Amino acid sequence: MTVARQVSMADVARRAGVSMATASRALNNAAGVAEATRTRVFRAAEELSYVVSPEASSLARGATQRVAVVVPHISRWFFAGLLEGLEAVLRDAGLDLLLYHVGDMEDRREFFDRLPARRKVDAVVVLAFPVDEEEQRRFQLMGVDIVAAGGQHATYPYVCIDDEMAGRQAMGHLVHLGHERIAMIAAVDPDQPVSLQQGRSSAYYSSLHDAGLAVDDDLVVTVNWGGPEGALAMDRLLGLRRPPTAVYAHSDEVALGAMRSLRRAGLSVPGDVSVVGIDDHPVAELVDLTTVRQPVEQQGEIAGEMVVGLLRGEVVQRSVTVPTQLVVRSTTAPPRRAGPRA
Amino acid sequence: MTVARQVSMADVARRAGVSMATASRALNNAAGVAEATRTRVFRAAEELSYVVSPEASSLARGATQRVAVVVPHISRWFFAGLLEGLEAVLRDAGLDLLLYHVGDMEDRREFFDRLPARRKVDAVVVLAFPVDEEEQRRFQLMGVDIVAAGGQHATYPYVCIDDEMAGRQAMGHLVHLGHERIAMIAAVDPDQPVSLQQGRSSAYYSSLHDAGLAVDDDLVVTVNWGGPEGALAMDRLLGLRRPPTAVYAHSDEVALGAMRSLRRAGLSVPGDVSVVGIDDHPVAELVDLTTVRQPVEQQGEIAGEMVVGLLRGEVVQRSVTVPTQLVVRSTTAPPRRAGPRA
DNA sequence: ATGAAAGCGCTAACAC
DNA sequence: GTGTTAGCGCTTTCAT
Repeated sequence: MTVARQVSMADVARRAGVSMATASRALNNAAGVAEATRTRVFRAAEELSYVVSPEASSLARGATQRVAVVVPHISRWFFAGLLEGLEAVLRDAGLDLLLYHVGDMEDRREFFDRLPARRKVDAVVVLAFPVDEEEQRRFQLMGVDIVAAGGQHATYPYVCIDDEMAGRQAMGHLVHLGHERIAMIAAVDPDQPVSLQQGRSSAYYSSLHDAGLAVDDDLVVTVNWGGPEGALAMDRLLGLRRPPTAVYAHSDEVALGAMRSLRRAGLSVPGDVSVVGIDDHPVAELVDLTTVRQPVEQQGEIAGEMVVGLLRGEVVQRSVTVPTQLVVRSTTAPPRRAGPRA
Repeated sequence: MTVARQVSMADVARRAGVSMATASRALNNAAGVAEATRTRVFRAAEELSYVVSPEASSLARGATQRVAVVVPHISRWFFAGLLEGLEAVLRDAGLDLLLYHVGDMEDRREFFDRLPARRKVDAVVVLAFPVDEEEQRRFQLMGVDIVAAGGQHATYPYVCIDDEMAGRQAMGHLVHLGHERIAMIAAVDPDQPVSLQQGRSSAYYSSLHDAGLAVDDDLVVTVNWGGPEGALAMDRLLGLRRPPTAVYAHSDEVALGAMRSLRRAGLSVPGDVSVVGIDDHPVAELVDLTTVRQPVEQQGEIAGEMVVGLLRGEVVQRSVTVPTQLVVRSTTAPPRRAGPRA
């Protein structure tokens, strides 16, 4: 077995008996090539298993046909889902996807400092993290299109859900069941600005307000994102003199952690306390968790379409918000002592 | 705000008062440049915020500094974890990562058909899927280095766990607890060849054999990979005249599904039946699932190191197997009617 | 130690 | 419809 020699377009042109220019035009399906010629060129290319050199092509053309994707977490379900949707549409559009993981603040500083994607891509999509002003200035240096997914953005086109709405769907469900002592476990990502969970938080307060329920500060605990952290938060809530009858968690992972604490404390869900999350993580279905579903892959796809549109020079929507939906399963029920309100 | 003009090496050379050749040598830290000159060039580059054009550089040099990663699933925890580990070491080595999702067989055919990575990368790493002979031939054509992660491979260097060993750790635990009617829920990935779960399956039979336990074909059910499928399998097992007292699931996700069926059937875990999985998926910790841990990110990292080594022309290990470890939590206990053996 | 010049493989004017 | 000819921005002999 031996490695095939790199076949160049010159070889193809020669074999097809045309000039390189014609070969190039034919291969690129450009106008102005006789059908017969085109066929001949394609056959020649086929026979030689010719593949363009993307480097040479990019160099000559000035576009890379690549897009960078910047993510704060790769293996967290939400981000992986966005990535999956994004990859699919980029691939269909013939664009390659360069992955950059920017985990903690240091990674992040370095990324914007060195701008490793510079000159390597035609566009970049940032997944679910806010880009501050200074960082925007750096991006500017790259001179490429930018789109954001999984969160709102003031400067770039973006796709996201309405977090406040999602939160209200979750809270509304709890309120509707008759709960009056509802706790919130708010989750923040230690390496990202706080803004992310703002919508989900304010939904708590506005829902309570709308229902005429008082806010009890003891009932809201803020932790870092993650299941184990959710468990810790629940432990704290369980230590209260008057524990909640329901808890609204900012995410399913957090909710799952809370459920573990409940289970370990010998409490039943939803008998003793109801739990609702947000996301509809695949696991939610397996633990029968009531939650609010957000379409994750779809958000990735839409972001992908935005990128593709931008690169084609089209005008794209400045933002699209995809709908969320309450999914009632078995972790929520009316509180013990009070029936559902009238 | 305006986009910076693309600065070329010619600009740098001019500003430093040297020829392009020297500028190139200096910037690449090549030998044969006076220290003073080098400094001058670097400063010029700095002042102009010069960044090489990777296209031009690759074209001239013949290497892309990019590696392709081919994955069958992006958002499944295992793959995302591998990806995360891989990305980290590639990034440290200054290599860019091109992501290709090859989901079903059709994607796959198309991938190998079009060989999108051809001429675009210096190496490719295939995550957890077997590459058949024809596909190997195509890879060969690309003339790039290849490494596999998350599964054994006959042809390429690879990193993986010992699936049989992992299975035996799980089964051994059940046997040790005194279980005699142990079921297995085997999971296959519909779009991947069967080989993947062979180790985990044969562990079942060999463990049973070693323990002097008889095989009851009714106790093994094979389903597609996934939580809901695991639930279905459990339903079937529950319908048996003599249901199992323990179940060994090929993965945590499947185990989780099984637990749902158990819960819905009003059975308690581990009171009525014990459940053990494999993987130590992050969720396992949250549901207190007993399982066998495999280091996922680490496998990705090792694969990354293999790639880097290969590209440096070093000789790399043909394979590395990372250890797995039983993690006992709360879904396993001795069977009801029999105490732990002697 | 440095410079001149020839490519790397392709695309895009511009002629014909 | 097809061919000629410049580059695209860099690396690398080969001279000097």
